[in-house]
Amino acid sequence: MGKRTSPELESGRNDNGLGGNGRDETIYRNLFTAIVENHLAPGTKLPEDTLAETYGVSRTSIRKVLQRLTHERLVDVRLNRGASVAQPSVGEARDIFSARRVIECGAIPLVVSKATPAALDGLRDLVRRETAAQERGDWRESIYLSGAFHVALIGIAGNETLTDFLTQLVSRSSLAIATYGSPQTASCRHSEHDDVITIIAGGDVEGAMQWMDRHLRDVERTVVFAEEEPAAADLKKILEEVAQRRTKLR
Amino acid sequence: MGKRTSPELESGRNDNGLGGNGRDETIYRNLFTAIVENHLAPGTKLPEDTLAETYGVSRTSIRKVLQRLTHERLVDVRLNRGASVAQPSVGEARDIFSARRVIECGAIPLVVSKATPAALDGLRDLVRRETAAQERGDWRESIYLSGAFHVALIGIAGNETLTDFLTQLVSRSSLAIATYGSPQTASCRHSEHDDVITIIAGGDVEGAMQWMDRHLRDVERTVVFAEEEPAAADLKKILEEVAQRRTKLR
DNA sequence: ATAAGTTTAATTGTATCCAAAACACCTCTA
DNA sequence: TAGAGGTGTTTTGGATACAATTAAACTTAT
Repeated sequence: MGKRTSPELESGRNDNGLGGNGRDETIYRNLFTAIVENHLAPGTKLPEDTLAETYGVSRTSIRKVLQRLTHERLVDVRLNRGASVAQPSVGEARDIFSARRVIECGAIPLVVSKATPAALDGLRDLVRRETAAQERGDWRESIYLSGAFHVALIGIAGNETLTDFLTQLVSRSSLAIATYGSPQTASCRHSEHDDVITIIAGGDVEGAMQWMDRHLRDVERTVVFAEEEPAAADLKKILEEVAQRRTKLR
Repeated sequence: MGKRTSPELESGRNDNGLGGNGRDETIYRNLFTAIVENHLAPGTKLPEDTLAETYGVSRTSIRKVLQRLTHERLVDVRLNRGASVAQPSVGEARDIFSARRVIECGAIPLVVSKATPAALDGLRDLVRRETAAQERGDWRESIYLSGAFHVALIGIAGNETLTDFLTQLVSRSSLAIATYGSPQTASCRHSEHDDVITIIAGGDVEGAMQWMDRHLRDVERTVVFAEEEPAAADLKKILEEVAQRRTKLR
């Protein structure tokens, strides 16, 4: 697995609020990364026994981690049927990007007012690493850093609650991308990200908000044009399609 | 406990995403209500045994509920020290209201564009019940309905994700109010809520956003002027104060 | 051979059990 | 008398055991 030296993303606070004593924190991060970086495809079942063996702990700990991921909407749990990697519906995917527009645009005034040179340098560094990853074709790292950039940008506002919300939205965006988008189109193209740093550095609130709105709409557009159910509503529809084919053939 | 016929508030989806099989869902709601309506003061310890006996289940189920409430930031859990009702710091309280301004103002355009007469009638009904509760001095119901109004308003946007976020923020606002505010000032005064319905019905996006921003700043102002730590940082400070008193006295 | 019904296996939900940590009380000492 | 140290109790963290539910395999009858 990619050894990640700087966890810019990953669930808000690492001193996690529940009784995570380090071990299940590790398990959580492993699963989180596996899901968000699309090592586990949406819909993949996550049996408690398997995970328990994998990490050498009892199901108890696994269930705790699974519950956390469920709360973050990265896994779905149905009664007596266990957990699986979440498959955002088209509607959910839209909601996620809509919510991102609300939060990321709405936080821009705070960000601009609190943007220090040091903070902007941190952003620039992320962009540098993002373009580097992009040039060497490491799309996984590229997507990761793209998300990390958005989180870090809002992080400048200094509002932990908002940052947590956005972190969750960015993770879920990755899931939506994995479910509907083509991998290469997914990461924000040509490091547009540099542009917004300039705009923010110039103190142009209105411009930054417009940039962000357009940027997020661009990303969404490359992703959700699949329009209809991913693999669900299968049987009936498939059978009907088959029926039509056969009538055509004869 | 108040028999509540219409659960407008309460954690996003009632068909909860985790394995809640009805029984622990009930436990969750009871605890949720007890915390949000301030039957349990912030800081109150929540021992697992006690809760288990109270609800006639094993600690296992209690821990699940407690974890959920922890994720929603309504309880704090410290390693090996158990759970207690969360005490938002002043900084957190500010962040909560700041986040509410971002989300509730940012969602206004969506709300206005999707506002149907039926939806507005639903809002009016909530206001009616809120003023009724206020007039009969039922401040608990009044606060509840005030929060429910804000959630229902954003709910018109039809974005479940945003609604979930706001639901959490409103619950945490109640905790902040319980921690810092005086009860009667807490509920939004004189049913201002009616005003925004009119503005929205008129299609005035800009006006509605300004109203919401001012409204939330008003609510925040009546609450967080305590400025400094609630009861924390006790020992040292208290001892120092006592020391000063004694030097004055002699 | 297919479809329904029944039995078997696998997986989750819940309770109980044990170990470790925190807390309270009590004693002993300076 | 105040403080340090130690013992016992309470409470939490985690694993295991058992019950309940679902999914799968197999049988049987049409």
